[in-house]
Amino acid sequence: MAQAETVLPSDFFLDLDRSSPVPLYYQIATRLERAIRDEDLPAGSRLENEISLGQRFGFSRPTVRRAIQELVDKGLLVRRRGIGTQVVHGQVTRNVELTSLYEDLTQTGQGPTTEVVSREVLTADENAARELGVAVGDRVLRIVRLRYADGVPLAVLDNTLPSEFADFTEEELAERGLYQLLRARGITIRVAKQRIGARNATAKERELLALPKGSAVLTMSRTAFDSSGRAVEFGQHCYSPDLYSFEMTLVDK
Amino acid sequence: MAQAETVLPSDFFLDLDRSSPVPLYYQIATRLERAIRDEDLPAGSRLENEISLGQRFGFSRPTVRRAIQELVDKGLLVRRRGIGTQVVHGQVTRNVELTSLYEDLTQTGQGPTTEVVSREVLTADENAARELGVAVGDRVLRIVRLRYADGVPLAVLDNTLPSEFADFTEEELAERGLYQLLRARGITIRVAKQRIGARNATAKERELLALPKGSAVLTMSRTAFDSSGRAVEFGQHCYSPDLYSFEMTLVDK
DNA sequence: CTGACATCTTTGTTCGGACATAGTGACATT
DNA sequence: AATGTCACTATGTCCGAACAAAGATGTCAG
Repeated sequence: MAQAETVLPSDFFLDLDRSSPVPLYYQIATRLERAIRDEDLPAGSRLENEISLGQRFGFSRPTVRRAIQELVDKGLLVRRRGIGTQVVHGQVTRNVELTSLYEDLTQTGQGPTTEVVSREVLTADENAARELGVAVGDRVLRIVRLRYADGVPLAVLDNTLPSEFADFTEEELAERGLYQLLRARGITIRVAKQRIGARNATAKERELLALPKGSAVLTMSRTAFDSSGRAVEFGQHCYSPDLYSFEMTLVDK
Repeated sequence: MAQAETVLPSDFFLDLDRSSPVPLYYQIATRLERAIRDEDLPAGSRLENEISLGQRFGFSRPTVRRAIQELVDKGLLVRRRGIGTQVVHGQVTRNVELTSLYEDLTQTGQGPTTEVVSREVLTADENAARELGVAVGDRVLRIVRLRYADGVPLAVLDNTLPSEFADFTEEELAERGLYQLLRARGITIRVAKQRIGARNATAKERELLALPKGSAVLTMSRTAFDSSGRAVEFGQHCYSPDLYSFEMTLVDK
């Protein structure tokens, strides 16, 4: 059986602004995404085809395609040649994105607070030198922080940065997220490599996170690179297993 | 300091095939990716600009852009307006993709084997009904498998599927990966939602995975949808923490 | 009734062109 | 010496058009 085609009302794209600096394809994608999440475009329904959509609303086909592609990449739509474009699922979770835990918590409305457990400038060992691309013995900043969400200890964050950032103070680190501080210096993280695993908590971690003896922790180690390809930060994080998990939507390409 | 620009030799794209069904942009991207991984395009170097690249090798600019975009999405390249395109990092790990554990292991050359722990057809409880989009009380197939890599127990896989697949036999399940069996029936997984977490192993899991008392496990629960948006499979997996972890590369958009 | 074939629909790929925008650096002005 | 201006370069966005390929459907011969 062919799925029903949902026809968008002719005023659907009325409020978009062609003179805005926000790209047209992005404005279109945003409106479509909202319609999908509001189930104005129900799951399983077929979308009007690209050409008709473009003609009816006055967009070129490449622009319509690009907007649709954004939502395909997010896992909201699926395209099939000869068939059309269908809505997959309304409840797609936000992806694991290139954000810090601090930003994650802020966005979800849980007030993040930070306690600086230790902050020291030391010399890079072999591992730190390899990860950061500096020489063994170079000065690096190592900070261990305890991150709370709504007053509950959530994660232990152990990070190492190049000496350029050795002047980050305990006060700054307690008040702001690490990525926020880096951005304030004009450093933008563009690419990161990370690995998610599990192990048993150490005594120190149990103490900080108020976990029972023998408890598991969720671990994430990440190395982050800025836009010039330089390693800016690497760290090992561990999360209280009952309070945190990583969600993602995977899309077949 | 301006980064050095690497000029591709004029025979760089000589072996691509315009009559091949493999898209041109994809062939270009593949060759560029190999050059980056082989460090013929060293990390930090600038790529020749899009227009010149197109003219020199006879591609249109959209085609060149699309090829480059593939590698930007993979985290191998970074583009900056007014500056150019730079190579970020040669060692990017393969992403968490929409593959089954079985395929993962096959690709990395570790011989996967499977033991079917249990296989039963039962009626859907509330959770199964919600995840699969069927009615409570409908028949579903539930299978628990133990997956080995090179003879070592690696993961316990607990999956539930709609009644349509209730005829999967123990033999089939022991010999093939689940996604492989589904594909043989014409079902392709297109989108999946998953969550990665950690907890302590249950007694049963410790027994199956030969883990010590109190050991942690890495958990992954996934719901997979086919191209029509129907839920095809959901499951809870748990992995031996010392033997498995999830790696991914994140790219800022 | 069934299978082979043609046709239609819709997305996939590729081309060519135009203008906008953000860095960069040089030059002129204050 | 600091700052503003301008040209240059490279990517970002948008348009229009054409053909290819895949899936669905209808047609017709056997």
